[in-house]
Amino acid sequence: MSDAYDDDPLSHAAPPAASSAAMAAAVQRFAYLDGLNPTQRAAVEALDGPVLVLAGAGTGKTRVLTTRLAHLLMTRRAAAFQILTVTFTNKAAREMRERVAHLMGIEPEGWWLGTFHALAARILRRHAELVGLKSNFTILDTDDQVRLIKQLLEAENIDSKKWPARQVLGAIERWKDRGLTPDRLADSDGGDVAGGRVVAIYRAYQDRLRTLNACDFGDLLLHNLSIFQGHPDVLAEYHRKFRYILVDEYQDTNVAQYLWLRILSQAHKNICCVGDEDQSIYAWRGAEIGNILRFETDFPGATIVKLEQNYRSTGHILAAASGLIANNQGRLGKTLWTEADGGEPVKVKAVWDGEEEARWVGEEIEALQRKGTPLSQIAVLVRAGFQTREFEERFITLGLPYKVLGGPRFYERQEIRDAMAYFRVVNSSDDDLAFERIVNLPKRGVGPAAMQTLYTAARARGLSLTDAGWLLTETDELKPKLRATLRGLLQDFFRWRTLMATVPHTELARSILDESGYTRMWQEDKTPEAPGRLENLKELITAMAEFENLPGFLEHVALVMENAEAAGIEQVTVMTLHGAKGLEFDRVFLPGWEEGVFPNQRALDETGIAGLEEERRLAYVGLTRARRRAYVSHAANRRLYGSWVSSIPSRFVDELPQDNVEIEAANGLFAGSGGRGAFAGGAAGYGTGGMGGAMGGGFQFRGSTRQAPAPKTITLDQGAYAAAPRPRPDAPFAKGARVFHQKFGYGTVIAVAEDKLEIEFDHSGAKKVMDSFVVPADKAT
DNA sequence: GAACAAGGGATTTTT
DNA sequence: TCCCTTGTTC
Repeated sequence: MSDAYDDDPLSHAAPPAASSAAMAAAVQRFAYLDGLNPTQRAAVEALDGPVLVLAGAGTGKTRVLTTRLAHLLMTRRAAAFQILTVTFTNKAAREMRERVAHLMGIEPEGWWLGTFHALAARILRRHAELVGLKSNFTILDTDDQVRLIKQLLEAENIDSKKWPARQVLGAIERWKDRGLTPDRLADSDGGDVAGGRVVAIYRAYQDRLRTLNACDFGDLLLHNLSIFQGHPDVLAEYHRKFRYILVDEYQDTNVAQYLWLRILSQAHKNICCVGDEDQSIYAWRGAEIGNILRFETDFPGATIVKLEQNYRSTGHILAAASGLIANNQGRLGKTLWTEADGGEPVKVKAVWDGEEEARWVGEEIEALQRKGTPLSQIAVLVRAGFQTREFEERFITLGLPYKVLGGPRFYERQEIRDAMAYFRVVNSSDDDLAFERIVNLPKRGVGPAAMQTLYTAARARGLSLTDAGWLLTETDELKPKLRATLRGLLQDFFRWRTLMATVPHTELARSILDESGYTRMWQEDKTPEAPGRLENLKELITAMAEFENLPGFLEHVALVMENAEAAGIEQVTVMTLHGAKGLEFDRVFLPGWEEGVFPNQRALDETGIAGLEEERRLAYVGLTRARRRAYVSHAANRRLYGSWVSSIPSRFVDELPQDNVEIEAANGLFAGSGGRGAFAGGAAGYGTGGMGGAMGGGFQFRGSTRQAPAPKTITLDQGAYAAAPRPRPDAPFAKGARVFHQKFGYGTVIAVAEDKLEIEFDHSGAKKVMDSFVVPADKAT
């Protein structure tokens, strides 16, 4: 075969279609097509030209993708190495690999299946010199990026308080997402970020990356683009090679990724993108929902297939989710339907505060558990990470097994990054960022002053820190003792580097960590975390064994960075809505549906309508995770950043069609649907200015302009109110004191029993109330 | 260079 | 409220 990549080490395998008898049989019958519904089948069989598969939640998207891949191979339209298959996550790539292998009975070898970044890295390694890099370039992690930006900000004398490195980096990354390299920007495009000098910082950042022989994630794509654009011969090779392109989660692509796909698909135009505009939830990370909305314009003559039959959820769940998402404008529009029963309506629960919410969720889960629902089929999906805490606390109290997904990942841990930095310096002596991370770790006496000397020497001569270090061991710029330390360290690195060729990499890694004193540093550390860190280091070495060599491992870590999943354990899953995309559970709890929390106030402030629509899509994603029932809850009061805030139910609660919800309000509380507001009228009780919050140690509500329905009498033993907010007035109320209650207004204390008061309210008579629910009358607003 | 105080900020995070 | 970064002091 005269394929451009016959030399591709991964392409040597004979085209798989020739090699298996099982497959030959499958080709004859195309048995794998049998179980598809007509639209799925259409999506699979539309092999030529641009195709957009709009795959609603739970409509068998992955099945279509994998079957389509198998079909391409089985019909011999293309060999595995002629198909480019792009996913966003490594997990998705792995799943697809496994499922196709399963369908076909063998693992197709040599195919290009992976994440955008992994594939782009693979291409870039081959042509690195075309963009001024060496093929062993380093891929920076976020830590490195931030440190680098920080240095540049300091060099430019930009106040890092006013312009945090993270924010500056964010601006640069958004540009990269949009394919904007510094030469395409005017200085004024940066607005006032970093004192109006972001573009200069961006330019300096790119320069630094090149001298460091490094690139960040965005660069992987951008360098690909500039190679394709600047070297038609190279592009032509890939055009010849990739006859078919498949893309998963197309709604999440950014502009750079779109350009990359467009340029690669130019020749054959056989590009099939699968996605769902209603599940686009990463605009804040540069995803461009416009890519999917504009597909027909971008790829003229495109076939559009809509997958609308849902195999996951009940009718009520689908109707609720559909009703909600119908409020969005920016849609292509799909109507999900199901053959399944209506099932149970979405339960909407109004509670007093966050604590009660957690308690309620706990009770519901225990009830489900008693009825035989496995805990692994239950999830609590929150908008933001901090919301997991109250559930954790509650579940611990109940002894309910749970796991919080999405914490810090293995490869993001400090000790792992340190160890990786050692390996990186060994792998590439140009890697200054890694070098500076560990040069003084463990403490070697190479402090800021010594580093300054090193930087100066390096910059003056255009050398890496390693080379500059060697130079300084020859001069007397450093004190003799330091000079010896530095020489020793550099010699170690040199030695390790030499050993790379001969010693197995796991063994080498162990020696590096031991001989550098890094292991000892943690052994001598007395903090409680130290043993765990040592464990992690061991695990790191174990993980390395699966790779051929050190560079291979480094690449994996840079691109994959993922946690192994603890599978099959009977526990409730607690995670963010973002983390839940692509997953499904029988029962899904969606707490915190309050204005300000969800939709998140900041999203609204920063991106207005677009932000609101993305929040709504997030709600849609949440609901459609549920197979059998979804449970939405909102609290009237929530403790946010230490102060109490009263809030009104999320507009999303109101947007759920009444026919598909079942409202359950705690006594005296007002549930969202069918009317607005629990306590506060009008003003959203969160975020932007003007918040009352806690006052005088008591519990402060905002005045309400609209009355909630007539409250039922509240008695002390009523469950709904046992969730009394914690902060208590400093001094107990005395008999005769004038007080104000959020709902009952002004009144006079007529009896006191510890924290329980009996109050004669001016307008609503005598009631028993917890003292934390009232404030002194003169403190009321 | 370590230990501590003070201040500011606090969504979401596939790679 | 709480955590992380920064600055101060010995």
